[in-house]
Amino acid sequence: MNPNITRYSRNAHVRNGQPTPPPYDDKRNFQNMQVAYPMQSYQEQQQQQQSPPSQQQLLAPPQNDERAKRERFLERNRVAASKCRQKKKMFYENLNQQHSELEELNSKLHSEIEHLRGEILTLKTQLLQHGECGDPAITLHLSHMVKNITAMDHAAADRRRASQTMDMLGLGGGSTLAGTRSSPPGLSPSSTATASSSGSGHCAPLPTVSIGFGFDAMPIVATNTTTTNSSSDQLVNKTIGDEPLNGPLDPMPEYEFLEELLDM
Amino acid sequence: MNPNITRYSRNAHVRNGQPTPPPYDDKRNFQNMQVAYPMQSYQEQQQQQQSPPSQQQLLAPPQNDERAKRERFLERNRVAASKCRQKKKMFYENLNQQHSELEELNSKLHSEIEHLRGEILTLKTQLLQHGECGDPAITLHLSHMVKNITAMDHAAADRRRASQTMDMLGLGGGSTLAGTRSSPPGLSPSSTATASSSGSGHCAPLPTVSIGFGFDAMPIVATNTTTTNSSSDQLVNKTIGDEPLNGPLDPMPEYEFLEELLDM
DNA sequence: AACGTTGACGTCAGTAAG
DNA sequence: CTTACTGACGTCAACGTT
Repeated sequence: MNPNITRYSRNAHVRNGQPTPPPYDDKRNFQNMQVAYPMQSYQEQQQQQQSPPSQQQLLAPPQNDERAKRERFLERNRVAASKCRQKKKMFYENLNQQHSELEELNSKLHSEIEHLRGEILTLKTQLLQHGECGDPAITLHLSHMVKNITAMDHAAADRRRASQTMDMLGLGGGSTLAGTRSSPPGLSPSSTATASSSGSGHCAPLPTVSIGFGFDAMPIVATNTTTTNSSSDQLVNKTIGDEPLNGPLDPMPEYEFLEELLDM
Repeated sequence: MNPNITRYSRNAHVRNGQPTPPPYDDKRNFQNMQVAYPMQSYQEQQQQQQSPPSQQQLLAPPQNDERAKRERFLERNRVAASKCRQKKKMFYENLNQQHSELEELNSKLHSEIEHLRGEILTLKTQLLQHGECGDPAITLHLSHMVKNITAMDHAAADRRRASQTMDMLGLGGGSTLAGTRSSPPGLSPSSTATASSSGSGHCAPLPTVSIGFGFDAMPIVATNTTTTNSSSDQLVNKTIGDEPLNGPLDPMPEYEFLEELLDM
């Protein structure tokens, strides 16, 4: 009927490559949609008064059971659509919440790492002070020890460098992520929200491939990869807390002087 | 018209408290919707053949400019809707990707922390070995040093304990997060994705509070009804990254022996 | 085949910005 | 006032499941 023609024949331009409703622009231009689906003349079969004289009143009373059948189908589909929407909404609410929590956790982990590094610096410094204690045995011992430490530092530095590189690739700079995320596009006064605030966040993701879902549609999932590897779920691993706290202590240059010590 | 009546009068049962389309069940039960919006008789104004004899053919040719006006409105709204959907889709694609990346980063941070703790253990152990180096000056020095270290450990332990408590409150157990996220509900091979670009810009407001977004579904949730709660979803339970890796090293008991040293 | 699920669309209703 | 944006809905088409 009329609304359908306006609904479907038009607007082909805004279509951005959806997979779902494929043809439907070609077929079913006017009232030929009867073939597409077993029941679609549900409009009571009376809508030829467009402007040209009608030509098909004959199927006006198509078959009551046919109509009823379609009616039931639409009813069910309507409910299904509602359910689907609800489900999707829940899913993204969860995702959003998890995201916030992950960001928070992440900043805590960074703080923890910062703190541990500071602690290590302190310990190493103190250890070095024993290099001057005169005793040759101790000096020898320290020499070995320092070698070990230095080796570990190098390994750690390498590790750190590697992960920093990955961060660069990721979206630390913001290249990958176009949108900045703050809240989903629209915002409703619905509240809900956890009032969490904290948000801190920072920390950068890492490449990975990830998803591609739709919206009024959604998921896709893409790529084999992502799905599994990521882990996720309720981020159970929370562990660690630790406030930002104390010394800045540059993360990297800390132990370089130890290397010089190797010569002794 | 017919479709509308079936469309709106029915299905009130699956409604679970949406904010947006509020009344519309009360008003506009049949064909009284003409008042609601300036133009909505766009159905060509001919659909009274329901069953009762029609009563309003008079406005069949309403006003061509009125119709054109509505037509233009619909066109624009259609485009706007498409743009909005696209934007939302992009937003959630980003969110999803960031989530994956955050999870990965997180497991890396956990590994790093584990490693740093091991390093600290090693350093402290080595430091302790100097307690037996005979020299009284060194012994004295070590005494002070150990006090410092112990104090730091206590502080760290307190911090750790505190954060663990927080975690318990948080969602460690998984109480907060109902759904487990695995991938968005549905999955399609659609592709498309980036191509469009143009419109986006998807900003995102920043209410800080986050959440509470809509869907094509709605905000409130609640719904006692069966629909959503089922969780359904594919809950794959990905388990978290965070490889087990090297030394178990209990997080806490590591340095206790240092306390005993204080007595020396 | 009948059915559930879901991406995409067009529409309506409401809000906010111009 | 108009206009863009967006939450929600009903529908269609396709896919999956039974």
